[in-house]
Amino acid sequence: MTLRLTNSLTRRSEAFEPLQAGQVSMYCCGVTVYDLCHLGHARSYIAWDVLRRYLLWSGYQVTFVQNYTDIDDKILKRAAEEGSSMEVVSERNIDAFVADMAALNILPADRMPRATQSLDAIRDLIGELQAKGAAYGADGDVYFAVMKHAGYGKLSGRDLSEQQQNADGRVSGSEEARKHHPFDFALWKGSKPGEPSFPSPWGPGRPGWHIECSAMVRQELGDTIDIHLGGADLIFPHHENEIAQSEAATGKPLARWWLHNGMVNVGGEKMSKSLGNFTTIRALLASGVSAMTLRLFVLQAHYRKPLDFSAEALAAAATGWKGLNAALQLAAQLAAEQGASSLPEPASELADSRRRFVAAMDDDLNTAAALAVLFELARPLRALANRSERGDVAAAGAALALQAEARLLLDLAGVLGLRPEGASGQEGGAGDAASDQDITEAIAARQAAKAAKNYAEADRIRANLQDKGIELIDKPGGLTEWLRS
RNA sequence: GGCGGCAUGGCCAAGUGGUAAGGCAGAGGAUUGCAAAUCCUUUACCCCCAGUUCGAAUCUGGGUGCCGCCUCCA
Repeated sequence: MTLRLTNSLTRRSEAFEPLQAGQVSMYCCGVTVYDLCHLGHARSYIAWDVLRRYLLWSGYQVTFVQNYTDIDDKILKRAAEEGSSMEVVSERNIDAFVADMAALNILPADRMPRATQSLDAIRDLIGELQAKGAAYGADGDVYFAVMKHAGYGKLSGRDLSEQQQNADGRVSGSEEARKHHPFDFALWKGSKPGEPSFPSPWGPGRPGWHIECSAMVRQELGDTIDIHLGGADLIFPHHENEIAQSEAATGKPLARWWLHNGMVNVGGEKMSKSLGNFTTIRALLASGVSAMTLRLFVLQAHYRKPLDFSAEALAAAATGWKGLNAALQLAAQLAAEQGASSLPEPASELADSRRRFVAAMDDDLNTAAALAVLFELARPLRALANRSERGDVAAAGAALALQAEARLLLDLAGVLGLRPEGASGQEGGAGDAASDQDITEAIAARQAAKAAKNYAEADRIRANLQDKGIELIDKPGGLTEWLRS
């Protein structure tokens, strides 16, 4: 098998091969911790989580580094607004980030460096760039000179000479006046009164946005890494600048593969903080959308394409997950019942499913096609659940036959980070909700009414419970299950 | 204006040369006192035009529409 990934650098799909056999180094641009993460972040990090899980599943040793940007204008602005400090805002949002990622079953990165804790590496890198003539100082700021770096624009397809004229109209303000070229960007920003600052050879100040990633990648993973990840909106200027800085300093390629995920759209427009059309991860989870529904929703589209977010699409994913989850739960049960030693050899049909799953994932992480394999594997399991529920005596034998299938389904689902979710995932919530005892009693009353063929009364009880958000499910044999909807 | 991407059934979405995965919704059936839930079955010729080819959703050219980036942004 050969994993092929679309490399933004070449705009082509290329067979993936790490620099060191069997070992993959990955860096993912993290969040600026001034606020909570929204669905757009979730989409991005779920996609890369799946890449990571797939590499691990394929036998690679993976080192995954993701940074926190904890020095930034927006963090300072937020701190000023709430009368706290940069540290308070950052800590709070880092905690929230960790919790949100865990809720979505995204594996934590191996290392998560912070800009504020990487200042030595940042200052060293800036010094190195200046010594090589790639950067220049101006009134306490330090800028990167894009014209001095051959190859600037190679990732985003920009042409400096052309852009020069294009940007002329925007060159204004004191910062712009200090730049030699409109695309030059700050490596170090001299501090303004009242702002937190850090000492440096160029005076007190703080690092620019792009330099921190270059410094952290180098410190944590070396001069050249295998895969660099991020949202498509980071291609320019962030990743372009990162490449320029790192490669000007080391003379080596920063990353061999650049992968970018498509945006989450709302009503055809990009979901973003500035447009205000975002939905936070925790708001979604709090509204009753399960974490796995969110994962399924995200993975049903290819990671590079835009993904439209709507209540309808999410509801469709929720229903889809419900079915897949039922199969996974049964699969977990079957897998637990039988010892692994007594496993029959996987049938050729299963080998084919596995092959198709791998082929889909190898094709630039085609998770939508991979999910189709999961749904197909799930179907016989769902049918089995239905049969045994109806007291089909042959179902027991069928369960044995489906054991290998169950294990395969669980295994492949795990690659996508999908795991069975318990029915108790829903919170009881509201205080006026009926107690379990009330419900049980009502169901008993309804059973009595049914036995007496008093269906009007039985239906009345059912409707009454439904008003309280309790759904009844009559099972064969006169049993009635219920769940809060 | 520059760079990049997308257009597949009612909706979401795979498929990049041989007569269209999967999910949701819909329809029919099983089950049910009736429902709900569940299971089974089932529904498309791929934005338009012109080419290449024995053959194209899939390649080429043109058109139309939409989106992203060019300022902070996953």
